[in-house]
Amino acid sequence: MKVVAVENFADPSFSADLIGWQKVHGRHALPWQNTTDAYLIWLSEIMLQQTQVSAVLGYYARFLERFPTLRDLAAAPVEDVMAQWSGLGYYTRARNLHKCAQRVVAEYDGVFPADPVLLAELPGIGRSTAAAIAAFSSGRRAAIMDGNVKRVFARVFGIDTYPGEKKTEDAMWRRAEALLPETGIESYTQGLMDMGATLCTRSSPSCERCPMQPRCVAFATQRTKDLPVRKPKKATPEKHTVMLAIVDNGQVLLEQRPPTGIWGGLLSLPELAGHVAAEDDEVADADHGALAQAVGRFGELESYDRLSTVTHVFTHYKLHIAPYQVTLARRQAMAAEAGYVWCDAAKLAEAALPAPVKKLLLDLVGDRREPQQRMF
DNA sequence: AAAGCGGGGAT
DNA sequence: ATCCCAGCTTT
Repeated sequence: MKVVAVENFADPSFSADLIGWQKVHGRHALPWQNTTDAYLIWLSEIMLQQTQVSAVLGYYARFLERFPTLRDLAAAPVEDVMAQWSGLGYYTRARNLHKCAQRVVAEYDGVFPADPVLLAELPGIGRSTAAAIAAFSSGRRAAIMDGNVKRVFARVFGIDTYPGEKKTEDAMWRRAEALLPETGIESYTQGLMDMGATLCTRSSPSCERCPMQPRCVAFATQRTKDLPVRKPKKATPEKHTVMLAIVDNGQVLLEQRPPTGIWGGLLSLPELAGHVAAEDDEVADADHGALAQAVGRFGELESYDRLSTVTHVFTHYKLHIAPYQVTLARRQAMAAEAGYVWCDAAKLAEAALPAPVKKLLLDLVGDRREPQQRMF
């Protein structure tokens, strides 16, 4: 006989404590509270997606002046809606808002459905927003799950897996369903939002005022700073290249880079094409033949010397540069428009070079500028 | 400058 | 059904 472990997320004291706190310390006078008008609630919930209360207040009032009812909104040209939204950001919200208004008029005779499942089928309304609208407008028991709730849950219950991971998020949804109160869904839902926004903030939460403190795993173990766990940063890819510092007669050969892409429009060193590099921060030695061939168009190879690898960190990857100092027996004449230029070593410091390349070259030839006057 | 964010769209 | 993005804010 197979025995399955059953998660037991239910805990009536959780909602009781939260509702008790909300009634005393929560927010009760926001413009979209103290109403069951789904239009007013829906509008606020859409505006509040990814946007703070303080930013929403002015827009909310002006929007309702221009579109007092759902039918006004549905009948308006979308340009008027966009104009009212202008400055709030995330403009697909406004387009969806308009679409949604038209669908509610067409499909529900202008009355939002009470069922969160039906609400979530409308444009711009997902599972969490649907639950909030249903709870506030119809008293329906439905769970919300936004960034605030995830943070509160992660801390109170000590959830130490990444909430962006599907397994973790699914478990949080199940927990949210299990914790719903039998009565008082409005205060409970508002309390969850208010706690996350005013107490259980991302940085420096106010644990001393928190009704969940006695049951909070993060507080007990002093991990509020570490929960919820941050997005695991993926290892930055590593790239390798061989650069040729061809030095001849006190000059270094520089190559004009293409206008777009990495180091767009800057000068840099010629690179050894098609060189596949070795592992990690080491670049395999370039073979003599490949070097001689690459250098051939600039002159006759006399000698070369492998310099130590330079690693440069970009936002999106690490670049390991294996530089070779190359000397020529004879310089080849080049067309001026070829995209190459011989630069006097003394002028390298002023050249439009990427920082790591400039440093590499200055280390190589020595900074030949006049020394700056020392202040001390 | 990197992470966070609800929903939508793509796969 | 699942992954990833667009667009903007916060840390």
